[in-house]
Amino acid sequence: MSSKKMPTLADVGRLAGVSRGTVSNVFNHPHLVRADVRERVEAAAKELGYDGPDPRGRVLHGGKFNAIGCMPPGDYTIADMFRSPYLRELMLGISLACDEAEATLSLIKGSNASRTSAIREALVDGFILGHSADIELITSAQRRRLPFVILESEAGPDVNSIRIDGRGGALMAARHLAELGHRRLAILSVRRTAGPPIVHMPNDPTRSIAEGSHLDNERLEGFRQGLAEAGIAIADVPIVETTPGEPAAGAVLFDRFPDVTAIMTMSDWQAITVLDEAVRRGIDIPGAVSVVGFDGTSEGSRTTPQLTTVAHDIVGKGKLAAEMMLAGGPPRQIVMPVELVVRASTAPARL
Amino acid sequence: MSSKKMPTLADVGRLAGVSRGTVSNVFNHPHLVRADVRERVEAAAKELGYDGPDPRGRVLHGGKFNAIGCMPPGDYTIADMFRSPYLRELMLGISLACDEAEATLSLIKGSNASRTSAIREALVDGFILGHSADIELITSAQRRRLPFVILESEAGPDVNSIRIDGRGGALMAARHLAELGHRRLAILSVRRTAGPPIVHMPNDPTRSIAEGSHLDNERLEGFRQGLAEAGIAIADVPIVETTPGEPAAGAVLFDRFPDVTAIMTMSDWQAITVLDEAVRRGIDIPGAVSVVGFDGTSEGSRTTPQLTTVAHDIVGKGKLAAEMMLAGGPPRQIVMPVELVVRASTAPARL
DNA sequence: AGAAAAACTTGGAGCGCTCCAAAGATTGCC
DNA sequence: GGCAATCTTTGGAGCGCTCCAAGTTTTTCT
Repeated sequence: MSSKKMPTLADVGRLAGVSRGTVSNVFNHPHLVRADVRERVEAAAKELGYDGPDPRGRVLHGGKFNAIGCMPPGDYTIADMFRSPYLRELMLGISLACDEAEATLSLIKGSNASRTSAIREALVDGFILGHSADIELITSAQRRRLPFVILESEAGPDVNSIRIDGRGGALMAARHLAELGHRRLAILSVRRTAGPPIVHMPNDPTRSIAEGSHLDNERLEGFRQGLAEAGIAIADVPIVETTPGEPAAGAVLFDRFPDVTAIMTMSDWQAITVLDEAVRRGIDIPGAVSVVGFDGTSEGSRTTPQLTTVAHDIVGKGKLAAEMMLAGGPPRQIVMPVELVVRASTAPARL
Repeated sequence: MSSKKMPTLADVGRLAGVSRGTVSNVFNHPHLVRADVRERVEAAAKELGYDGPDPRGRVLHGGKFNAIGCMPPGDYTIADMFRSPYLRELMLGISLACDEAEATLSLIKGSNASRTSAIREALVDGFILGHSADIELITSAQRRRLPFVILESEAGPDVNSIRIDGRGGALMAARHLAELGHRRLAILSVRRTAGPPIVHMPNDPTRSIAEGSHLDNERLEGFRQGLAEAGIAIADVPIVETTPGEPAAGAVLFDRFPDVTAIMTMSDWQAITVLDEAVRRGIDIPGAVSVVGFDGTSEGSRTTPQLTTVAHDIVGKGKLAAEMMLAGGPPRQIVMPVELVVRASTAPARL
């Protein structure tokens, strides 16, 4: 653990009596160095404890980083990438592509203030950006001229993007519940800023719920349409917004709206929270209340009861995103299909 | 998307009529540039589409990467870090520390051939290395003079390391089952190389099971001792080795050793696999067979039946590892306690 | 043996940036 | 107004490496 400076290519060259260039070749293109010279250089390197070219120099020269960067969306943290069922599966997909390409996966979260500067400074060859419609972020990524892919966000035709048909999915969920006879519903939406749950009472003329991200608005629109088909005005439906992992979501819903018979959510994570709270209170799901998730995470298939949800291939989406980014090529916009998976958390409405 | 070269500090300086140094200051130490000059420089930067210093140059100069590297152990992939219940919680702990320190988390997996060269080339300020006793890897990390922490591995006093008391945990598991009256047991161990399950028959004089990593051997030793206390020779106990996620583990056990009444495993992941197979076959757990996991992942508390397991604070371990790495300081070796959490997957032995 | 061909080495020219000592400009004060 | 003190700006010196054109040595062939 001496704090002596690390030896450099030049030091090794000096000891072995060859030039920097030759030492560099020994490590990077050994075939074009004569065997005896190569051995001499390797011996010198070993003697100095030189273990190969410093990556900083290599990278400065203009090389690739061989890494792809991932920034969690909105207020999510890096920890959430291992904690949120959705992000976890998404990351699994991305990492499958990384494993194949033998690329490093860098999880980056700038200081809240400046995600743009985090993008500017990241040592990666490209980005996958979560649902963060933030135009500034996109601009920043474009400035660096690095390839990137935007997930679940409005993005122009000059940008790679992948999203699911959120409106269609929400529509299916609402129709499903309407067909089961539910008339008193609640929506559990996502609060995109930190803070406690926000409750939007029905028939509150001042309520403004369209402040979420594109992602959320699109789903709300699907719910609205599905409800409208059944003759229900979304203005009559209570909407609660909670941050994604918020454990109190279920409590707020059951406390404030005890006569609701069905809850539509924006994510499986939220739906599972509701299920947990129902168990705690002895509320029968789906006997008393039906719950629909969103995303189709594998967690949702392991709950009791198993979750009815609007599913899509999250792993496949992540993998595709990483592959698109790694492949380069002209920008593409992809919309992935969703599917209503009816399992055991929904049932005909009680009276 | 023009392919024109990116502008540099010097280009901006030229346009603004100031030196490189001043432009650098505008971006890094704005307080020591006069306001009007700063504005001129910022205008020039905007005009050229210069978005701040290229990280490569910065880093070459000797700066930090502000990133910590994590390499999955053995044959695990980056994808496993999002897939294995154990690794996932470990990574969660590590990422909590990264979020706090606003550091990037780089998941690195060199080509199988050369994890050492991946270490050599990683753009990080330090490493957390999983249970990979690989002395070569440690040497390689030491060569780079970067701080690092080794998890679950034999490591000398000059290296940071954190491990759990695996022997003690295995001992508790074995005693627990012995107290429940189990006499016909099987061990589900970990195969550290790719490939199908390996079955070690009881009383096979040629069998050699001590080829695993230190981690595995230590646990086996605990099992051995616990069994010995109950008068059972480990040589009489079948041992099956499977790769961590191998779904066939349960099938092999139930097919080959139908009269076993208890199964001790090396991880919750494996134990859950066994539970799944039992459901598939209609085998009653714990009525017919008791199963003990290892690790104490949160998955284990959500299975049906809930898993009895040797638990430790995985998240805390990861967080501590990252903090140790980030803090620097003299090397420490930490052994974390384990605890037998008795839940519903173990019961008195049937006759 | 001698010339041409092949194999191998060399060292200069950056890559883009930060630091720093020193030069230059400005301000404050009597 | 003059001088010291303070504030700004400058440009050289690397950081460690890779590429490449040019030079040198070795091999091959007649």
